[in-house]
Amino acid sequence: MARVRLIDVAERAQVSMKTVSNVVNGYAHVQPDMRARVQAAIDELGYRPNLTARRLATGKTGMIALAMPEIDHPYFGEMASHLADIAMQRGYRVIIEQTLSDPEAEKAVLQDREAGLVDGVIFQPTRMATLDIARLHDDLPLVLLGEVDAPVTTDHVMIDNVAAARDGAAHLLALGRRRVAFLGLVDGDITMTNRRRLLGYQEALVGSGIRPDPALVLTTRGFESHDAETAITLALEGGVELDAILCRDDRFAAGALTAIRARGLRVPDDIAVIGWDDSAITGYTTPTLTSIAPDKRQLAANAFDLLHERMQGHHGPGRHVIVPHAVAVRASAPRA
Amino acid sequence: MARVRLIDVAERAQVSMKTVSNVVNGYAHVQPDMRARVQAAIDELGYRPNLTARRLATGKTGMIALAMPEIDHPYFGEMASHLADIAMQRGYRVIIEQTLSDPEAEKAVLQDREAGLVDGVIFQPTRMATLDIARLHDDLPLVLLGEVDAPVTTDHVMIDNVAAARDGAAHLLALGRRRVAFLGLVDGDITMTNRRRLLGYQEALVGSGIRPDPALVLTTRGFESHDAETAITLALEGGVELDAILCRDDRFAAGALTAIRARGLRVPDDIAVIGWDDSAITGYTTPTLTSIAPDKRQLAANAFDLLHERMQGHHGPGRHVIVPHAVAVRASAPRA
DNA sequence: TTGAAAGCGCTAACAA
DNA sequence: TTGTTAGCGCTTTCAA
Repeated sequence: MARVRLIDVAERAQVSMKTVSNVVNGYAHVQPDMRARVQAAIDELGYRPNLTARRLATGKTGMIALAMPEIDHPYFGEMASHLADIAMQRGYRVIIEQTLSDPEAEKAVLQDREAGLVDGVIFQPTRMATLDIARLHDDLPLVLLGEVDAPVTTDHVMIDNVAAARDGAAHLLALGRRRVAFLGLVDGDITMTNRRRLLGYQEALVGSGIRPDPALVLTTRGFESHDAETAITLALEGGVELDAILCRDDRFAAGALTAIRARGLRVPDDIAVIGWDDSAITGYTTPTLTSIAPDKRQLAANAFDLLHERMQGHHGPGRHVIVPHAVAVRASAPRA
Repeated sequence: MARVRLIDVAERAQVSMKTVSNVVNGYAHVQPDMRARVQAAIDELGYRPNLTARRLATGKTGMIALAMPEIDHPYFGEMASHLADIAMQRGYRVIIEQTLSDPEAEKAVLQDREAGLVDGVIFQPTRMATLDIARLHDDLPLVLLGEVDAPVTTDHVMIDNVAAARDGAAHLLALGRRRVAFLGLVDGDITMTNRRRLLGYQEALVGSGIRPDPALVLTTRGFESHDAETAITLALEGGVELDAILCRDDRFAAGALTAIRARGLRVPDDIAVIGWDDSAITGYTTPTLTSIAPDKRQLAANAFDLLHERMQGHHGPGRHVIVPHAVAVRASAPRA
């Protein structure tokens, strides 16, 4: 069952390849009867264009890469889902790249385009530094996700992490909490994102006339839920007094809930908890989790739009787009 | 900055394209000095092969599609993660297709290959019937995931759902439970998977001398966590007596936990709960969730292997591979 | 072992 | 409006 080619259709319809191509690509100026004849041949033969050949001829692959630390994470899963959806509607396919936060993998991502694999890349870096990105970036259409310290030349979509953290902390303060902890720093992880969230957290405290207490800035050993659990357990056992926790993501918040309950304390009565990402996790915990909610759909849509413009040949300095966020209020930190 | 092509390297190294190609592809019989000369030219010019051109020439894309209902689901996310990992190691890229359980989208999946997009497809169907799959299947290398009523001609990887459900129910019975509910049927959803799980559930009951009570086979309105919550709430309010629940997935189990707690009952003391998938959700709930654990890594590895053989030209009848499962015991249904 | 040249299937100038 | 033809960059016979 040899594949049907464009030229086979042309022969069958007694026309040139060009005409068939015009019909296939929906070119406007084709005589109706001609079009009908070609279409008939296409249908009879069951012709489907070979995308690889088209790509080689046009230089466009019709694919974009989505590179992120782990696809198996509620936040990234949601982002991937939105992006796959949006890209598909616009006629693009998405290939996934899981970097697992490995610096080598992150570098490899930026070289895919060179290999002619994809037309552009949407990338959430965790390990790569600004300079490396700028160096490897070249003329590859690229949009960065998340609050990285992005090169000025690169497009970039994020939420306002300072404001979001401020809003989260303010929500806790509005509940009358005065010993608000920030659970977000991971040993050896000094990302821009965290620095900005910490800043927002502090701003909120100061704004309420509270002096930030370094003992309330909690550090974990790793990125897993149980690392957060351990951190909270240690803090509680260590006599750190706290009545609220703002967490770097929902997984951490879930871990915090577990630790708090293990101490026989109640959420939110004794300690209110806010997560981050507004992922599906918020519905699985007890109590349900109040969470900082980035507008993920917007994030994905804006990232795609920026990338699309670049792929269309847009040049110019990097654009930085801020997407709205909200505090999704649930039981772990109810409305005041 | 025009791209460096094979021919540029050839000129630079004063050899033919063939020789450069041999070096690039690691062909054995190349004189060492020749190889060195070519390699030098490659490095100097920073040559990278154009994958699209290679594909057109070889007819292989080096990509596989992974098609599943939703990438944003803990189980599928994990599967995607494993598969991306395995495929990458074997030199393949994965493109994701989200069908959202839409019949049209499922059909489209099987036609990607025709378009020369991918060399093969790993597909977890939910809507498509055996016959449709067989019809569209053609000679497309295809491996099915999950216990579908697969065409005999198609490869297929799954766990033994009858045995897994039996094991889950048996675990609950071993805890002394006698009113074990099955929360798995969704209105209008009559998948093979569920039928087989229901069968295993009944076998376990009968094996313990218990007569299955139809009132304990619970139906939900949809696939979300809150649908499960509603179902359990209704059952409890309706006076259905139960002391254990076997759920179709962890999300349902999470919903069940919520409903049980809302009634003021305790897990596992009053009602033990078992989920399915052994996803990350199991760690976020209170109490943590005992769950049927398919060997997801094996599932992915076997699926890839079967697909790889097909892509290498293997023909022959469909192979059905059973992958091990276990009961991952946690607090919601502890060991007896 | 290496070279020359013919495709792979399509698009896009350029002609007609 | 439609036809002709030269690429796109690589692999792969077939010769040398």
